[in-house]
Amino acid sequence: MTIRRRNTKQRQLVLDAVLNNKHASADEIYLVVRELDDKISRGTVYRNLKLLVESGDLQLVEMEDVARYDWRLDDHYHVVCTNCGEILDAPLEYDLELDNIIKSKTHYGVLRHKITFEGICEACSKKIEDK
Amino acid sequence: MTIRRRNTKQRQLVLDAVLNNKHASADEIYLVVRELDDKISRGTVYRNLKLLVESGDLQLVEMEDVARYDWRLDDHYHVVCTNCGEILDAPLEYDLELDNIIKSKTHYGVLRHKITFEGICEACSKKIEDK
DNA sequence: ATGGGTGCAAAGTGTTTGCAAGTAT
DNA sequence: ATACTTGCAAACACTTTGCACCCAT
Repeated sequence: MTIRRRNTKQRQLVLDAVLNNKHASADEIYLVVRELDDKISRGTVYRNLKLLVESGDLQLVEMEDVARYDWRLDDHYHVVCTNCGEILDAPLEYDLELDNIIKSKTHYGVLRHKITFEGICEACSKKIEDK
Repeated sequence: MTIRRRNTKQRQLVLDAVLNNKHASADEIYLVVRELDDKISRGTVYRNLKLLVESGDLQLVEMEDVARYDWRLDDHYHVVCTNCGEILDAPLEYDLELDNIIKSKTHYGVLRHKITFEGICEACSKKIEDK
């Protein structure tokens, strides 16, 4: 007996907000949705984000401290600016071979891996130089 | 005017606890240290872990939700069991080339990257099969 | 009508911090 | 003696949850 999900306007608003805001955190999404429905609560946003990840409509991207949500569903890597926090999709193909290496060496049933590059974006580099 | 760090017994206890407990979380370290000094507070443990990372004596390894601490100071990758949470150092060399690729393609001042493999460890695989 | 969904507020985690007293140097 | 550290408790940020009412199916 699978749970039947309903299509509520709140759920749709949350999904749309993620589609229009790459790598947004739950709270950022809450603030965006709030503009369109000033009655929606944080709890509802958090609950729907979780449900949408479970149902495979969104991908959870755990960066540093906060949970972020992505509409890209394929495995891909990220580049984050350690100064301003900006997140970019990395221009690099997912390397399945790495999973195979780890699988054979550790005997883990390895499913996937995440790569996060940390650096300083151009804008921040300039700002820092100017000081 | 650099801050002069003191050698307190609490700081030493925290450092020793990390040295003896790979990938432990702050709270796990607190519990270990608590066995040796039942007066030490969580605040002191958290403060010292942060100081020890700043001074380069420990490395911070942000896994999923909680901060974990490592005495290995070189860049290396991790394998985590998504079932029991066990963390392993990945048997894989750090790939400097990846940083160079991203650096040239994104113009970020890329410093480093982290790779986290997610899978199921052997013990958990067996447990799951048995069901 | 039925049971999943919502708003609200309270409760939970993991971590940080203000403050007065304590202590390494 | 100086000023970094500690223990304690309150405060924080982010997320989850209990509950009574609501609404999509």
